[in-house]
Amino acid sequence: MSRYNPSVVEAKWQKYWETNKTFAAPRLPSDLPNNPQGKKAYVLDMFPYPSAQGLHVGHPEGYTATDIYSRFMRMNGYAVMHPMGWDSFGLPAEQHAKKTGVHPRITTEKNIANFRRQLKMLGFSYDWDRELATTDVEFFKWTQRIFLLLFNAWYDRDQNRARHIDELPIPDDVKALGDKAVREFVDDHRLAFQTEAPVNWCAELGTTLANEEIVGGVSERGGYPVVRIPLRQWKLRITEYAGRLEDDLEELDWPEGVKLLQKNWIGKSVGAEVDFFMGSKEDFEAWKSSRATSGFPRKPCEDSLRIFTTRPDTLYGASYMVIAPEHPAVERLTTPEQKEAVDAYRQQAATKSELDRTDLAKEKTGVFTGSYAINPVNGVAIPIWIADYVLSTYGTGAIMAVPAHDDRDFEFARKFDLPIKLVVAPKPESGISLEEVQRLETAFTEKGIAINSGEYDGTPTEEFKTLISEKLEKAGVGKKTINYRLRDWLFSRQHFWGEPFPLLRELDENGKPTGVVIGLDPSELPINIPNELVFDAAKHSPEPPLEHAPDSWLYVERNGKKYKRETNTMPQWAGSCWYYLRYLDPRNANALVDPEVERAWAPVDLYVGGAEHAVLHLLYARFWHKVLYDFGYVSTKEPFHRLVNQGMILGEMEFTAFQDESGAWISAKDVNVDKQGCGTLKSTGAPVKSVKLAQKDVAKVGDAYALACDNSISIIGRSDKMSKSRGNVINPDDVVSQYGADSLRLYEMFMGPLEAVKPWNMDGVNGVRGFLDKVWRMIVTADHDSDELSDAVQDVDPTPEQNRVLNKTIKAVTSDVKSISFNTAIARMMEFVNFFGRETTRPKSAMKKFVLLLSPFAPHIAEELWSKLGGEKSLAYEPWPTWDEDALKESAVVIPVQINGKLRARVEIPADADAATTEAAALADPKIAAQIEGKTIVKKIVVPGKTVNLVIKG
RNA sequence: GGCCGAGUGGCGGAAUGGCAGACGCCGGGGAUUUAAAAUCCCCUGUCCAUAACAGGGCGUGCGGGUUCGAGUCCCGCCUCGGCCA
Repeated sequence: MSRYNPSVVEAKWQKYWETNKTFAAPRLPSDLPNNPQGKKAYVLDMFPYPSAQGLHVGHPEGYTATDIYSRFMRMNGYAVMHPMGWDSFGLPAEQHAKKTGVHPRITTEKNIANFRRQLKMLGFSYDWDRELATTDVEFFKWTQRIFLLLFNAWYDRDQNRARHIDELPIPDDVKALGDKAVREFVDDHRLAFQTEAPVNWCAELGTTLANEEIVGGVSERGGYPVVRIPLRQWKLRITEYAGRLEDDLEELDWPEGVKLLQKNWIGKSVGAEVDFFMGSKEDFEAWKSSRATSGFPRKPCEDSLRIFTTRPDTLYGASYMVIAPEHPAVERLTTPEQKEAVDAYRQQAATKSELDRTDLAKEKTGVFTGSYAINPVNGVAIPIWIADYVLSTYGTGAIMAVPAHDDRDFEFARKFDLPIKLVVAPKPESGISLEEVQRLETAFTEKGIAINSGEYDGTPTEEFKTLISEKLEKAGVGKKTINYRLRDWLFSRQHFWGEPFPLLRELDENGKPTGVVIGLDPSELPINIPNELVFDAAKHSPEPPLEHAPDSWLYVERNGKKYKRETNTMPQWAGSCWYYLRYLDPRNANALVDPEVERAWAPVDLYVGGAEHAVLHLLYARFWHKVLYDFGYVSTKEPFHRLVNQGMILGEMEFTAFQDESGAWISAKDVNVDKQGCGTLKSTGAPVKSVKLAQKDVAKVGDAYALACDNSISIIGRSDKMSKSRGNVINPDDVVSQYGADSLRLYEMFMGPLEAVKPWNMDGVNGVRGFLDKVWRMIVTADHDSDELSDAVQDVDPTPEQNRVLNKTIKAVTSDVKSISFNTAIARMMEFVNFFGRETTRPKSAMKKFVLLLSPFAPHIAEELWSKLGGEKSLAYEPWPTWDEDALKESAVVIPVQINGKLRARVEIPADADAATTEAAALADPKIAAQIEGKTIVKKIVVPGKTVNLVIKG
């Protein structure tokens, strides 16, 4: 087999690695031979959801990148942790179960087997002994354990860390109210707590939906109606960690864009909570004086309405108030005359998604409650409205409306003809005149100077905010508050294919929940999903499917009391929040991870995955990590030190032209194309036929594409996301069988920068396969029947030029791999092969070093060539080649000579020439001499070894 | 609407403020071959110019600016993509 045959070579080395456990990571980094100081690299991929479709070409992109880095680090003497596993809870398996009755575990395991086969086929250097799946009972036993930790924790804001719930101080006034009050107080402080939260219930689909699964008020799938209904749910108090989650971003080596995204998501805003008294003017003074002595209550009282504002400086401009339709005070506030209108409005609001409600462009809606509240700063009573542009989940679910200085309030006030009072004037230096603002054509939302604000007139916005917050606090009617856009994390799902909560709900003698919830003892874990569940597609209520679990699972008796298990399950995020820790110690039965092991390997040094996880997964995992940190389970503040997002791989470039019914060509600019790729004529709306064109039938005219035969007909040329419906999906199995795994790996890395979005091009795969063929021929004889080294490969010293090329390549590839610039590293190796392929003698030592450089990228062919060059075992732990800086030096360099910044000549000078020599050489060049003839040289810029620029005049 | 990112040949892309287009694909020409595949060699931004050699102009989305010198830095704009609203 003289020709390079990937199917033979790749199978051979995959088997070798597996049998020899070549890539098994040691328990501790220092267990690796010759690594006493315990140098380590934890290189992690975001683990995949094992879908029924199998791997797509986007998966191996990130996986190849981490594999190259892992192999590189191993060769540099580092102990490398490079594991893989499965994020295997997920809705598709559950839906499949409903349709077919097959238990999701069976489907899931089948899918995992297929993913594993595909990944092994690509030759990644994972330590497969550490493989795990979030659906493994032994894994989610620890997920449940971490939930218990959250359940049994509260956040101490003074110490700024989570503590055990037993250490929660109970205020005397709570104690005085008895056991039930104490219990409620405690439950109210747990990091995992129960609440009524709205879910998006779709009766037709028999399931609750995530916000992004709803488009325009109906389900994305099927277009069925969706209503928001309140349901008892579990939430995690991630908001307590908002400050730390924001602050600790600073120390991370993450793309700035991702950090910013997280920051915006956390959305810190500083403002104030203010109570507006809801009662008669006569009682207002009494209320005020009682507040002045009692202070600002921890929880809002019934006699007042608590709002949050980021602009307490505009309090004097509040002309009405708005509460969210779901606000608990709605019933209380609505007067009998308004009840009908309010009820109708609330019902209507329930069908709208948050997106529809908060969109600025949407027409504002609302209804008056009939009640008034009194502004604490000036005693003015203002009407309370209900409107869906206020969300119950942000702030206190109620606002004071200052239409003069807020866009949404302004629109609302205009629509319902509510007063607009100006209380901020633009600063003189802003360039905006007061008159302009007074015209009240739009809201003035910038900072400025207070007007119409009593004693505060003339105070700048920032100063005013501080002053008024302090004053409100002193008066017991308000408080400076930091609010976050981030909300507490809705942590329960109404699915059966998820981790059951390790909780029991106490029942009374009638079998009704008493409200008492207790956590299981860790020794009782894991709580498995019942095997004998009936999967029923028809579901008529949003209740969790586990409600229909067998009684033997559902009911528990303990100390003579009856309990029912919690039937919600955890979301898919749960397992991915901590899986990176379990890889370090995957079979530990006594701890989620051995502390010694954790200290030695943590944190993850390089984490690679899709940008779609830039916010949620990474934020949730950081949150759990910080909880674990507070309780001493992990030693680092942050889980993932360096993060890289790989860009999406799009389908092949496609050219689409359009024809009408008669077959006449229509310009693409006259056609509207919808998401599915169907076109209609812009003028008449008549459907048009789209035709795929070959590249040779296309011409580029200016920036656009057109028919080659008629340039006046524009066409569309673009790459789209790969999708089944477009039929442009590339299957890695096909690529591997046609070109080999090394070619697939190499191509995906050669396409462009890892982070970039790039279109697939099968010709490109063929191109890198050509490179590997060339590599093979550079080392192995071209003789068809022989398996020997090429005659050109000899045990000789390299010539100075060969040595220079070799060292240059080593240097470039090394620095490119470190900076994850794999595309240019491959280009440098191609140059090496182009050069050495032409050499009639190719020193064996140079060939060996080259094979080592290639090995992280194309490990199978590299191993094979290594053994042909005399290697006796895998090259995986061979030392990475080093370069000799002296060998890189060239005796002469060619530098450009410019006149007035334009390139006019090139001159050859000694590499170490000084400025004077360089200048002399430039001036001596005949072309330069001719150009400066009779002119004055005004200025000479000489950069030795780089360039000469002569500025001339006349 | 806000924020982030990106615009460089026919295509993917390369370029610490110093020779724009490395490397690869596509395309063209040649060698080899009975022929083809494979392989090897050469050309390949664009316009002007030339019998040819040589030569010259223009050129990194658009308009300005900084600089001896800008794809790269600054200001304004356009288009595309992503995220959020």
